[in-house]
Amino acid sequence: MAKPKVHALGELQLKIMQVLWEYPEATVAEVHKNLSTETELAYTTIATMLRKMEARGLVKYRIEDRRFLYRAAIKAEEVTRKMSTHLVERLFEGSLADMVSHLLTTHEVSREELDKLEKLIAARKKKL
Amino acid sequence: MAKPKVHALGELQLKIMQVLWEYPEATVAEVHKNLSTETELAYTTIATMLRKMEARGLVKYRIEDRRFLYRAAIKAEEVTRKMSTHLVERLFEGSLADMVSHLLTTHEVSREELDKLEKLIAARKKKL
DNA sequence: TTTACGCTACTACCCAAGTAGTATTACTTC
DNA sequence: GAAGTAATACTACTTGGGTAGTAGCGTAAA
Repeated sequence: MAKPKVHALGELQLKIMQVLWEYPEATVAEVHKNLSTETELAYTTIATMLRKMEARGLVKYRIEDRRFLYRAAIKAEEVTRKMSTHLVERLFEGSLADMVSHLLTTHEVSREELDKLEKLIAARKKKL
Repeated sequence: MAKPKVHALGELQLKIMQVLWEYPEATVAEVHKNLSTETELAYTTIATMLRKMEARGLVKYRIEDRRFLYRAAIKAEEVTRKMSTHLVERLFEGSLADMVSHLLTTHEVSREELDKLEKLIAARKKKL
């Protein structure tokens, strides 16, 4: 159970994780309420999903006052990194530059964003 | 069938697409042979997968000499763009800069790559 | 003309994600 | 203490990806 395949989180699972990352702990009801889905999902759907995610090691829980208090068992940073790494590998054979290049050429980018990126790269260069 | 959910291609499906993008047309045997998977997959597995992908509108085929000649029905560029866009949306609420920033801070990047990116951004800026 | 071979067709699994209903349990409130 | 309420437990079903075996059918070779 120590190795959840974090790079392949499902759509709903990721959304649930994103709710959990905002709270130290959350009940099923709270997750359900804070979930941003197009169509309203049943309360029990979230409860079931959370149990499955617990089995997969993505979340943990403790019981208080007969209620489950869930919390994330993996860090947002880790998931984000694993997922983006996975994509870079699948699509660009691991070439970060190719990925960024693709993103820049296929998306709208504002001047502010470009400035931001320029600074980032400059800073990154200094470290070398 | 005109709208395959291109942003959510499975692992094997993507690999098959990547083979097909290299050829104008390919038989099942050719796809099977050129597939880069860790474990060897059965010939029929590829045949089945290709039929499923045909049903989903990802590939097309014509028959010649009793054999199926498959070809990609969607462009590599489209898949790449949709998949990366999808990820940017899921992870960074659509912020390209955040995505790139994340990639840069969590991965090793060579000086060459940084140079390449710098030029890319400069070129992008000029367009504005 | 029989046999072997190369293909596709058909069928059948397993698994994980997603979705949700019903049952049960325990606490709260009249 | 009966009834309502809120929570979890259990069960079930659908889809899609992935994996592959077996059947059947033409064509080519012996």
